[in-house]
Amino acid sequence: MDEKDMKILNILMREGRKPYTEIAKELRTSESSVRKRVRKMEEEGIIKGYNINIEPSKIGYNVVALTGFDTNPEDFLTVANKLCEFEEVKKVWTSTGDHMIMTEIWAKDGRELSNILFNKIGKIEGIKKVCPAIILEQLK
Amino acid sequence: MDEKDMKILNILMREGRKPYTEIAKELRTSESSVRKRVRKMEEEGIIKGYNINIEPSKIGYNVVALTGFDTNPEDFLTVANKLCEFEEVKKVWTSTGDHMIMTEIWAKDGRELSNILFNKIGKIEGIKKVCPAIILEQLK
DNA sequence: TTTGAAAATTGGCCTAA
DNA sequence: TTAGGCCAATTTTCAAA
Repeated sequence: MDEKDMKILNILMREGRKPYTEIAKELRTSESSVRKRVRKMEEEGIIKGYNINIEPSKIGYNVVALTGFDTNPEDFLTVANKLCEFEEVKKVWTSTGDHMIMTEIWAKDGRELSNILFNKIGKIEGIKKVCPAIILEQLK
Repeated sequence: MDEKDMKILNILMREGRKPYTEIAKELRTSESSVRKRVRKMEEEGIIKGYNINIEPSKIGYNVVALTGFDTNPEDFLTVANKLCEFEEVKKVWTSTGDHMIMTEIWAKDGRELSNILFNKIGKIEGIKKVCPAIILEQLK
């Protein structure tokens, strides 16, 4: 990890599909240099993968909620892993603070969110509290 | 948006740099079909962009915090926009629930997080409360 | 870093539904 | 009118020197 690697990461964070040749041009270096650095960062686990940024509302997911969960301490890991299995649960973090588990959940509408939270997920053994915060807008 | 578009999105969500030819092979369709569908979804704003997934700890960011902010109602938008300007603030959402603004903040260590939260950001006019929750692990 | 071959992307044009 | 097939030119990727 040097300055050049960092610059490559910064470019890829915004333009994840940019060709290595163009990145190379921007950094005034060769394509093979960029490509080999990227490969290395992939192998080292610095780059975990490549994603797309989707506008959820445009594919029918009109409600996105950051949802915190509290569990019995003994069920904590089981619950966290179960949450990962739901297709609607896009992200799962374990964290300190108000809630032991934080998630990002996509739903078609409020009715579906409610169904996911309180019927599908809420029934998982060990969950003590569900705290959804609906996202109004993603600014960054 | 039909079933095929959805399948393409699902593939790109996990493998954002996968060549169209390979996506086509996987869906048993042609490269031009995939390419034209992707272009269309880009133009329609369904696909907002392409990113990489970085392991923050591997590039020296050992502390990632989901941080909620509360503001005076009249300063709400100004604060939210100011937060976007910080390089360390990777994501900004406005939301309902416990906090009006939620963010994801990357820091080298606890000391730096503290500095960001209470010196740099905390000084923004209108912020009433700062609620950081440190991420222990991202499971999904 | 350079080089050359293989692969992928692109744009245009065409047909069919 | 729109999705997709096809082809040819260009660009990108990749591995070996």
